[in-house]
Amino acid sequence: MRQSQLLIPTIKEVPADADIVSHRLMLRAGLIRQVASGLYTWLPLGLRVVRKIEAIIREEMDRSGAQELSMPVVQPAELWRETGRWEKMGPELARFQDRHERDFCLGPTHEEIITDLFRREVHSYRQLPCNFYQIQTKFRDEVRPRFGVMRAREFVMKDAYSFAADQASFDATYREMHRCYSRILMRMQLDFRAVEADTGNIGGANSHEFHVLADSGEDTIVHATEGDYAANLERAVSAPPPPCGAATETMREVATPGVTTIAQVAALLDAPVTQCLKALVIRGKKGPIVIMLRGDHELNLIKAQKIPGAQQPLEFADAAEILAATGANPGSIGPVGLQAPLIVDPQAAATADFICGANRDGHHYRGVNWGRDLPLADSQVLDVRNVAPGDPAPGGQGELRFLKGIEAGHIFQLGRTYSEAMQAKVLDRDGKPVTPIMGCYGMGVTRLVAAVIEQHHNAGGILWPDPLAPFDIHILALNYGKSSIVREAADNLAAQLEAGGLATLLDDRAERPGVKFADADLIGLPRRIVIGDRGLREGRVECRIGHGAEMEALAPNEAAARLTDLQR
RNA sequence: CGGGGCGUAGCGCAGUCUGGUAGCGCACUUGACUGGGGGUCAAGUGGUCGCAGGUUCAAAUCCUGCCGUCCCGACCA
Repeated sequence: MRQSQLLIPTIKEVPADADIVSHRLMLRAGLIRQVASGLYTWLPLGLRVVRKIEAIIREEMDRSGAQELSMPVVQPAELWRETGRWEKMGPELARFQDRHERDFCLGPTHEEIITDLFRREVHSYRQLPCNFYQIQTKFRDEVRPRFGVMRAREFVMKDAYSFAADQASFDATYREMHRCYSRILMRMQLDFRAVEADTGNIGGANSHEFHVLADSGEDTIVHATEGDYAANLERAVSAPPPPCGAATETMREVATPGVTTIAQVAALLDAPVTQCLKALVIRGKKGPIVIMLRGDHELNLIKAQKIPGAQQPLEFADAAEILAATGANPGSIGPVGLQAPLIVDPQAAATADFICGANRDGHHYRGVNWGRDLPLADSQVLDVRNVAPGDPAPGGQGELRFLKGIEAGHIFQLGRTYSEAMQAKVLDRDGKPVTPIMGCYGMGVTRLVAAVIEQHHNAGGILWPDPLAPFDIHILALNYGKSSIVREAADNLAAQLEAGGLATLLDDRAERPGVKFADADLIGLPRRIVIGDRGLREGRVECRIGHGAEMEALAPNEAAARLTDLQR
């Protein structure tokens, strides 16, 4: 393809709005243009990459036995009302009415549609297990679109939905999808981790996220230095703490005027932060709930949300509520003599001789011990904190480390949530109706384009991995417009390569060499041939195969042969 | 939704504080030179200064409201 005929609007100056490297490079290399917040046009070059990724996903999904179909973007409200999600979803679900004033939404996901199809068309256990997928545009009116196509409102997703008659059969499909996702990301040459995750809005029991590692990632993932434990920070746990040490101090109240933060308390009393416990107060359905954490730890909002009796969604109590419930202002709250319900993180429960607020402004207790100075029931001890780097890993092997990741895929064990709500049933061997167990499997196609660039770039531009490059070869024809020998050699070579099945981008523009080189670096095709008068006088073109490779001088036919051979 | 920033030519920005002829770089057009890493010179094209009100003899500039967009926090592929 001739570059002069393709819209590849590369730009030198970085748009000020773009913050992360993939977003900048996608704009600079002419892959995308923004239309509105979270909405993008895919230009020819960008779209070719999307198609490459789709092709890999399609191949691997097909290999795993899934069948492709395509569901509508526009979905009727009735189906969403059946599962209760029409009410539950909130403003992220884009709703509208048709001319007959019937309610519709733009599909953010397709559990309702596929389950509706399933209940109409599948009636026998003999047809199970089955797994349907589509690659399609989704719309989610995100609270905050950001980082270009990384978090867009309209995006392309591969979504799959499986149905199984029994748990063992479901598990086999789930494991196969886990492997399938790994294969896809490996083929894309991505450094990734599969981690245990929280299921969020979709619901269900277990899930795994597939994270592409990148410092710009929005998620924190936790992994063990030994063994294969890995989880999203929202869900990660550490090994249980050693049993609480014996009390060595007596409990006493100390004056701490004006001291309200853990750092101040620790400094004033000359004690390690780990010896101090901090209190957080959330709203419960029947009044405030006090949570005790070790001073150096932080609350995990997802875990805290699951505290029995906690308000949904999680909210913190304000100063007035705290004062009413404890008799003190924030900064002086503690568990001793507390009337409000109390939840204690295991690490806090395993701290002896601790320091805490005295529920009296300007006062703390030190030398406090659970059991001796205040009661603590097992039911009150609940893991509600974020693990920290260096914590012992669960299972006792190694310690926990943190990484930043981009969530590229998420697979869910849905159980019977949707099949039950929508009355999907098949008859089993004995002729009895059974409700199938479902799974769903998402992968962000357009997000993956950005994720790949995050991992594959240098100062000059993108470095596409071979399987994803928008073209196989970039031919830079220097002085194409004026030199007939360059033109002839370039045209011949391009035709030869195309005939050999290689997608070729021929830079035939009337640009100076420097511009062509700079643009080629930006666009980042892995194979490059430079054709100029200088080389042609010796009967040579220059050929670079692979991003790091050296330029080699070869005869045009030789270069063509080499490249077409590689293709086989 | 809460907090902050920004809206001036296609892009990147200056001008706004202190009101008085709308500017610079890149890009684009034409010509000449140049021709292996974003080249040089010359001549051009292009702007209701986000929108609506207000203050003023006079508003890009001051005031009010709205809209858009980006960044930071709770959600997600």
